[in-house]
Amino acid sequence: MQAQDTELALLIDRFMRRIHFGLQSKSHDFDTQNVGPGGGIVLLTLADMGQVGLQDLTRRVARDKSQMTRTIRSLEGKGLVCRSPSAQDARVTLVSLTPEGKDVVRALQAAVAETISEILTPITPSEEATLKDLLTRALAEASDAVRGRD
Amino acid sequence: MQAQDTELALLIDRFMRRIHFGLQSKSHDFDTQNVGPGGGIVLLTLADMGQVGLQDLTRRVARDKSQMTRTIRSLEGKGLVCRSPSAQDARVTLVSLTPEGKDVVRALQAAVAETISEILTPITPSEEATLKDLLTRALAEASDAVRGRD
DNA sequence: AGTAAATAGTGGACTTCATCCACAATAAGC
DNA sequence: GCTTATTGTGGATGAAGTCCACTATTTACT
Repeated sequence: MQAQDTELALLIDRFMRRIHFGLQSKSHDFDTQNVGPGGGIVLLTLADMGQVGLQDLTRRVARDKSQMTRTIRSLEGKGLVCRSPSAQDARVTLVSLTPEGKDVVRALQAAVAETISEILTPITPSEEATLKDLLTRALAEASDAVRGRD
Repeated sequence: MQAQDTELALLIDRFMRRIHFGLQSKSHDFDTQNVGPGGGIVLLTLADMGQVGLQDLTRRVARDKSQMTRTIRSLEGKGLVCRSPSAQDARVTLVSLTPEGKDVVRALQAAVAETISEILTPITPSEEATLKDLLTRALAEASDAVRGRD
């Protein structure tokens, strides 16, 4: 009975929406730069990765190249990220957080953490760790398999 | 260290994108009616809920009322759902799957199940059950708390 | 070295979806 | 009855996804 797995997809979708609304309701407090969900994901990912090429960043967040160009340009306009040409490869432009960007990331992380903890109240901390572990393992292994895209 | 929770949000986002791309790569096989992601989520949810009012459906998928109106209209135009006025409440229009809609749902469920199982290969079936359980419990409890919205 | 193929980033055009606002119809409360 | 809340609809706008084409650079091949 495979149809049961459909449930998981719907659960993920609902979870996503919950995060979205939770953050949106707080957004006036922390999103002073108006980066929105799109910019937020990029900033948080950048905080994880440090200085990376736009392509690597694009693959990590699984979005379109051209869209990423536009998002980065927007963030650069707000002074939250800066771009610098790579010394090794003249094609790549390295993206990294500015000090202002890091401030925004801290506020963003706090808001996300608060939202997540609100959602996860019915769940114990150790269960939360399990949840994170399962998702990480599911996604980690497949990062090679999906590289084919784009 | 709350910042760790940020990770979960990014994981959920990446998981969502993986499902999306997995389905998209198969979409020409099963999405013959071209319902797209938006229509697909609604159809799958309808299969879960049976005949429901548009408002209830909207709350379940956590989307906008007016958007749902348009999505349902589109699905109705393809003959996949039908709308009928409620006898109890003249304001609500009940939405339900047509036989053709159920056929599409079956194809959709098969495609989603296949995609999910591809993604979850690094994870055992019992772990998958755990994952589903954790998400279900996290979302179930909070359905009251979030009702405030809209 | 020289040419072909792959890769990184940009930009344009189009579609889908989300969001917000206002509105009509009905229901519920006082 | 009159006010208020709820359900569905429609419009307008903006954000984001997607696809295509193009340039610049690098890599691979011979």
